[in-house]
Amino acid sequence: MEFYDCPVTATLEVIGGKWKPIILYVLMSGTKRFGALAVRIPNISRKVLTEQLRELESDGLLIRRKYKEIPPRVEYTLTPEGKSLWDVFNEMAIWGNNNRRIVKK
Amino acid sequence: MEFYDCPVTATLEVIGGKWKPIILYVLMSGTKRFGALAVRIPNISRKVLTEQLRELESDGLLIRRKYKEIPPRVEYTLTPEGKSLWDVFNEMAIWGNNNRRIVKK
DNA sequence: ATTTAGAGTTACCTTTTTGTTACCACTATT
DNA sequence: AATAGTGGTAACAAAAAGGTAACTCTAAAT
Repeated sequence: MEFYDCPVTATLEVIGGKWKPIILYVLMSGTKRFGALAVRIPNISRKVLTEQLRELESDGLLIRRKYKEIPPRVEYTLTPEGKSLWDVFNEMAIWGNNNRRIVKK
Repeated sequence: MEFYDCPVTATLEVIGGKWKPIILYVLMSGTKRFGALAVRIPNISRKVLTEQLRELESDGLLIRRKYKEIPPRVEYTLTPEGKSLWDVFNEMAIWGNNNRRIVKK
């Protein structure tokens, strides 16, 4: 872990990576169970999904709630900090849409 | 290369990575030579700087101008697309500043 | 003849990130 | 007794990203 003077680098540290944006985006629409996330994010392995969720949790962007039921139920919910990323995603989405020709194919 | 339905993922594909945000940020203040970039971005190796600049160029975010002089002179300038990332960086900077406690140390 | 300067390139290596496969725990149901 | 359902973990493999050191090219200066 390093210290970032640059708030942009800091932000990218937290939301970057191959899967975190999609995970956060899916959770923007509300609490989801582990299995529901896996279904809505095709091709992610359970291992990687678990890893990314744990990182997002320790970065304070979401909360993991485990219910003592059989079979087990685990729910993930964005914290206010997680939800506050909406504006950032929105700006990136605007840029991405305005520059579709730049997007790889 | 893959196709991204998600414009956020597409945007991160183009500006993500360890060095691209800083490179783009430095270029926001105007055209710079290779050596000037290297000085303003401490610890980046020449090889990686070259690689990242080539990628940004092929993504249409900047232009590389080479002058036939000895010793050689090469200048990098943001394209309008590159400059238009300003809003995205701005939003990330806001979030990063509002969430300093989340930033690693 | 050797050195210097700028902007690289090349070959090679290490670290980080992401993916694959198999397996576990616990209970209810068939 | 065997199987299904849920949310994982362990061990290993592959790919991507990043880093290091040495080398190139050319003209002018020492």
